Amino acid sequence: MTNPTPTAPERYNAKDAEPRWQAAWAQAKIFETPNDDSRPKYYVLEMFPYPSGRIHMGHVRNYAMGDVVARYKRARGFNVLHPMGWDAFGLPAENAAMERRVNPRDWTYANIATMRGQLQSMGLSLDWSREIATCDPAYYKHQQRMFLDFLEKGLVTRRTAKVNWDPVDHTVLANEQVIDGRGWRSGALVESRELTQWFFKITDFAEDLLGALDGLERWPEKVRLMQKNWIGKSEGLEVRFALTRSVGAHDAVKVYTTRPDTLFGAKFLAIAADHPLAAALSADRPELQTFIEACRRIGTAQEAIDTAEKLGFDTGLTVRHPLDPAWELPVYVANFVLMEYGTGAVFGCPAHDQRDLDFANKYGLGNTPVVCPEDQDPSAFVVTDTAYDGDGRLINSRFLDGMTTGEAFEAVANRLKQEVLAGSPVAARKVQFRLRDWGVSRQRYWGCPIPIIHCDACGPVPVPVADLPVKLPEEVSFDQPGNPLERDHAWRNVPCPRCGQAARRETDTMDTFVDSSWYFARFTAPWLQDAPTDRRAVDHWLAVDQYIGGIEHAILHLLYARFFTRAMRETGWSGVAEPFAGLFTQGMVVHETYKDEAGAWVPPAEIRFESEEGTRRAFHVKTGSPVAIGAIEKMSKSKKNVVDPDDIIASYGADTARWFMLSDSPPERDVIWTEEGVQGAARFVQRVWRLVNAAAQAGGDGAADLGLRKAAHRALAGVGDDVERLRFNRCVAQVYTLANALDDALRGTASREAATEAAGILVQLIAPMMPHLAEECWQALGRSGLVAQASWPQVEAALLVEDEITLPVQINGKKRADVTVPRDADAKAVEAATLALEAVQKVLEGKAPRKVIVVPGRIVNLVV
RNA sequence: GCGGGCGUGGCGAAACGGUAGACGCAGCGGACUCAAAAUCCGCCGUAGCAAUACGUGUCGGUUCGAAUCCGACCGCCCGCACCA
Repeated sequence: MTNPTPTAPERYNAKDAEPRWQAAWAQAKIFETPNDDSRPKYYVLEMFPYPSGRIHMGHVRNYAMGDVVARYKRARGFNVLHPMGWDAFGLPAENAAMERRVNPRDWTYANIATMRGQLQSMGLSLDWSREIATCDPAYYKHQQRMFLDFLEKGLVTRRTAKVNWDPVDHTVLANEQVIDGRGWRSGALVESRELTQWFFKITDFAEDLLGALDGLERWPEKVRLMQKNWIGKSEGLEVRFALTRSVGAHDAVKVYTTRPDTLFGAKFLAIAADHPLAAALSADRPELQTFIEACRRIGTAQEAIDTAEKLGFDTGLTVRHPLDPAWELPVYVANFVLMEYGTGAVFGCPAHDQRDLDFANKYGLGNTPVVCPEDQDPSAFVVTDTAYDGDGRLINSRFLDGMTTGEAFEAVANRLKQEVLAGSPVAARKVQFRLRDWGVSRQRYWGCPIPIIHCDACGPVPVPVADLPVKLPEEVSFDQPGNPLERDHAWRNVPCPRCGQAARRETDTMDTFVDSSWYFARFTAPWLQDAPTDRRAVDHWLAVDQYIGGIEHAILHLLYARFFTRAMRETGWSGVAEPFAGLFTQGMVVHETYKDEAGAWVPPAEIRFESEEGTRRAFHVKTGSPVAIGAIEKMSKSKKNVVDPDDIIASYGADTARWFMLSDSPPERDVIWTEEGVQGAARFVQRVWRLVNAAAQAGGDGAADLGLRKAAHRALAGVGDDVERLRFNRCVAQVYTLANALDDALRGTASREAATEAAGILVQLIAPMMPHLAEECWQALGRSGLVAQASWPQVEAALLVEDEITLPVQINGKKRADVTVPRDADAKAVEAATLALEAVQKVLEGKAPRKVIVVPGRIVNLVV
């Protein structure tokens, strides 16, 4: 008996169903997470958005992934924390204020309202009761409190420093925010300025931040490596070179080197233009002053650095070689020496450092090779244009000759440790980091005010905790460039909290990366009014089990957050060091670009396609004129290759958008948004709906049941495994496979019992990805309650194993036949069955194979 | 320059060292329809009527067996970049 052709069910109507189920979830409050719950905790977090105006497809992809994990873990019996908030301070609000004469706060909150609505239309299983916005005084109040705590603990300092100045945004940028010499947001060439700034002492944690990377096993190797390189640890020696005549208070120059083994190859000493000794020398030497100015002008602009010639100024000074007082070396001021790294001075070893070689060749200083590669003849080894910076054996180096570079390093370090110059050892071992302290002062209005009052008598004085928050003034005007806080005298002029005299508020606000450095901790108890965190809550929920976001934060946000969490531990606000136990960096959403005949970008919505002889051609919808199909690139307003999530949700529904975002590419790779792909996803939504309804009416004799049940449980096991590993594209493929199996079974002989069981599993498998459709199907199957609250089905292990297995048979590594044997057949039995095969006998021609390899459950290979 | 990653059909991609191309998209042929959409059936790496041969950037190696491991090269992508 076969199943009757099912009466066609109505089409699934996402527009009707999605808001209905969103309301049902909200009403049941099933995504609101209690802190006191006996179930094991699971904290899944996606990087919170900046409220720029509207969500984009990148958000859809990011939040769809997080939602799959959240819903899956909930079904698996975890108490899941899945919150959402707004990274709400930042420059675009001020730019909008300037362009449109709106208040940054009003602009930001209007955007939040819009974007909250958009996220809600996606059907995300978020706990909206924990929503936070970083621009809310109820949030930044605690950030100010922690700033003061950090200050007291010595984790914050104020000092003048050469900083990166963004001339377009009129603000300072941290090193991490300068990309290719340009501001990360404005794209302007960054200038160098000397300013007094507040710094977080991230370098205090350099060793710990580096060492702990090894423990972050569920982070991408790539991100760990990037952070490792950014922290940039090196181990070397700090060596003092005695000046042959003192200059003011200077009687020696301190040099940092990782290659003390090459010390006998030294030809000169070079100091940075900003080195105090250079300043002392330049006092009565105008030509040196001119040279120093020229070095500063090259400054930090990257293009200049790339092409800049090595330039030096011979000071006429000399220093004594630390291993031979009779040996004198000239001292140069050189444009390639950085004041910010090491001691701001280097010894030049031209033979083994390319920069030193370029410099020495230019100024005729010569070179003496002191390290010979193992495969070269020491007596013939010379260096001309290319320095040798590898390992080898020491030559031309007196007592070091014949040693390896490693041995020579140790020998020099030990010798110089014993030598004394002006009462202290000539050299000491020194660990040096590339990482600099985090400058957090920003000369902007729309940020968290730094809670400090400057008093002429008392200096910078912390605002008393009882006076927090230091709120931003409500009324601001942006009719002049610069920071409006500086012009707001009513806000700015306050009495000193210590002496009561007239004083002024700090007008700099904090870098917005501070705001995002602890929001994940705030989510654990966002209702607290008197403290940033509740220790029980924060220690319970942290670390975040799965954090998902873009790779662009590999260094900036992810390093700052790791620092901040450590600083919070130092000040008692957290008991953990690492904020994110598992990290996943998802790829971008990319799209084809289109240009009309005039060379203007055309948005996808205005394109119509035609297929001619297999080639796809694009035309403008309105004008009908041809449009050139360009490169596939990240969706961006400038290239107009943007698809608005609202439009997609309106025409296809959120489930279709989510399904497509998860289906095509591996999640860490870029996904290409295509109209065909979305339509494919939409077709599958309808197909699931038809299948489930057909299953509910099935009435076959059950001949197909076993196969169907096996397919269902295979998919169940596979999808579970793939969600755990965030391989969403494979989850999708497994669901398709099950849908195909259910389709086949329904066509013939599946019983209603087996069909509805398989359909039920199908529905639960899609529920994390297409939650609204799943609810509608769940109801159609007559199941009670919400699928969002249903437990993940149990895999019946017996259904995953076959009684008989078919193994491929290879002869000399080429597949020639198949052999079917019982599942538990031993190697001998498999061999016998294989040799009995007709195809095998034909090849063997009566001879015995030279070797038989049986890999149980896998393959048989005969060597003849 | 330094560090890392990736090269598989027309496309997105699968593949514990074990049958390369699962699954989807596009395409082609057919059914249903007056027609279209939707849906359904079939085909779909290359060559060949077929048996079969050849195929995972190129060349070599290890192995009974390599997309996968090793070496060299080519190409693309990402990060850092005068860090001593």
